[in-house]
Amino acid sequence: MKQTLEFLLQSALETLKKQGVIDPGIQPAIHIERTRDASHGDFATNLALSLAKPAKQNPRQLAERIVACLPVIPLVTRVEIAGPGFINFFIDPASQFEIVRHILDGGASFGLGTAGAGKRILVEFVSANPTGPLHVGHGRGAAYGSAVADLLEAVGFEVEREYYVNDAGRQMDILTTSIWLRYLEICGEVVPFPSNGYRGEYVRDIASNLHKIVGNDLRHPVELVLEDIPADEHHGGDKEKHIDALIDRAKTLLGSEQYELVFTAGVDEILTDIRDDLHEFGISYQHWFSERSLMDDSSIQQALQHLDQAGYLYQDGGATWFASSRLGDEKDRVVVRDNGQSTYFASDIAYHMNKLDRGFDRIIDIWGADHHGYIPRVKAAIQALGADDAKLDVLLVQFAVLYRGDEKVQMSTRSGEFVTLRQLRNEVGKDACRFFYVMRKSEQHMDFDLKLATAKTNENPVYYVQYAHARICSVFRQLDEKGRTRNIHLGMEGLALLTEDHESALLVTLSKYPEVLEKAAMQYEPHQLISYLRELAYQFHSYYNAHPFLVDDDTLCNARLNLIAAVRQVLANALQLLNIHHPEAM
RNA sequence: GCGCUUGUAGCUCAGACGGAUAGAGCAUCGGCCUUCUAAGCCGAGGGUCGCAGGUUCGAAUCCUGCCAAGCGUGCCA
Repeated sequence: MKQTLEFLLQSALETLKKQGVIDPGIQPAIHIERTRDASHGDFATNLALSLAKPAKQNPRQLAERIVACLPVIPLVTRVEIAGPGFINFFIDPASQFEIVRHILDGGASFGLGTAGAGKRILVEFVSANPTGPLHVGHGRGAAYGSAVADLLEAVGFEVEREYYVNDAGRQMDILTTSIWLRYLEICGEVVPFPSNGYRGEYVRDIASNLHKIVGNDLRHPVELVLEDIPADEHHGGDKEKHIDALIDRAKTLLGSEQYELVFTAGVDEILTDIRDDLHEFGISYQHWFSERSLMDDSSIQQALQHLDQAGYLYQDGGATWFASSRLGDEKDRVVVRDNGQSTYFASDIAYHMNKLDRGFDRIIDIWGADHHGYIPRVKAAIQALGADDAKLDVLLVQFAVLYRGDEKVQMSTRSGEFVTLRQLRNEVGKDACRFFYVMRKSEQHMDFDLKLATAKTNENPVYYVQYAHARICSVFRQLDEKGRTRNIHLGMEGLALLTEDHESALLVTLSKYPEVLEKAAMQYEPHQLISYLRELAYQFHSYYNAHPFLVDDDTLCNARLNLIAAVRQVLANALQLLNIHHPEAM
């Protein structure tokens, strides 16, 4: 419909250019919007207003000239000029009924688009460090990321979902050491636990499982473990120095093979847990990309070599620096520390080079908003590697701030005191989780009151939408119980009888679905789809209360049944897309 | 200090490449179940769009300054 109108306007512009009314060099973007108020017709454009200045003409007069040149087609019954120069289009109401047929013919594929044109797109999301179970903050990234990926797929992109596993670096060493210390406890050693270690219960579980397999093989007397270790924070020392020394001690006492054993026990168990967790949340990845693999296959060296050849690396203070400030970053960044170890950033450069090498048309990274300062340096790296940094879109997700009633819930993976995604799912259910998480714009700060979310009250908007679907199913069950049969064909013939206000409104809303889907996908904003669902559900509930469907007039009855069947189909399609159930009964 | 993000109804939030009278849910108040599920519907109240300027036919939206909140500002990841 919009395309048709755009075509008409384009054609009018051409005519005006030929007539010399408008300078042929002017190429205005044509914006067509749905009107908010029915008195303004069905669609409107501000073309005359935006064209007024470059064409040096009065907007209303210009609008009149445009309208005069518009080709006449039966679909458009009336064109009006309103306000300062809006052009309003009135569409033949008969054409609105067609949407019901489209939807019922299209079924589960109704609404799917082609805007992605088969382009390949990589969506990396969650990518939480494998140092503990996912918490509710990760949950938002998970829900948002998978919704974005699913939306993009729905509009024709070829999507790959990826989880970047940070299985290298200091945090992993802290985890490994924490496990080992808990293991020593199980062996009977009395070990003071470092304040900077991972204190979660899951660390004990991993240690316990490890002990079952290796027995006391990894045991060392605590005196030896703690010998000459600098004091921990609560003994007046530095917690970082303390834990680093413990890590070194673990590596020395265990040797690389045994240390690796503890490390693997930890990563494997935690990753398995994360994988299961996400799977139960309805998310599955095509790739789990290991940071370690970048070290093992010398990808990092290669990436750094590229940067070096491009002239972006230099030495200073024993470290190797990437001159990212030359490419828009605030300052230069270290890629190889003076101790010879490459930084996390170096891994990320190699990782993004790998992403680019895989030939995606577009790359999406979804990060926690606390990483926003990281964007310029990654973009700089992409440029330095000779690629187009516009290929990368970094989407930020604000962590949800948890409340229990009025009390803010403090969270930290290290302290082990946090609400896990699994707990949240168990308490409020997958559907409500999903719905709540993507209901809000991703970069918006979000207050998540556990008390409210875990209270299974009717305030929950997900029920409202699901209920609309269940209600429609119920109507069809009633039809059966009354011994009547549905005649789809008769209903199609009777669509013109759907002239009530509620019906017209529903027809318009239904026809918007593909547009909404496309916009939500292209703007990476699943919350737009949620808003749409709420609107559609509202219009249905309102219709339900205003008019009976199972009326005596068979034609009208079947026309209405076709309409609500179309509503049900769109509700189901959108909910399915968001990985939320569409129950037949509630 | 500097940078990024945010500030819209009592609460939680939509609306932002400038567009017509700024919307929704919750909460509050008043109605609607002998009739397809009341997890619903109908109606009412509720706003200096953080503040102050500027740009123009028109600003919640763009620009400048200020105020407030969150985050960032590591040879951590």
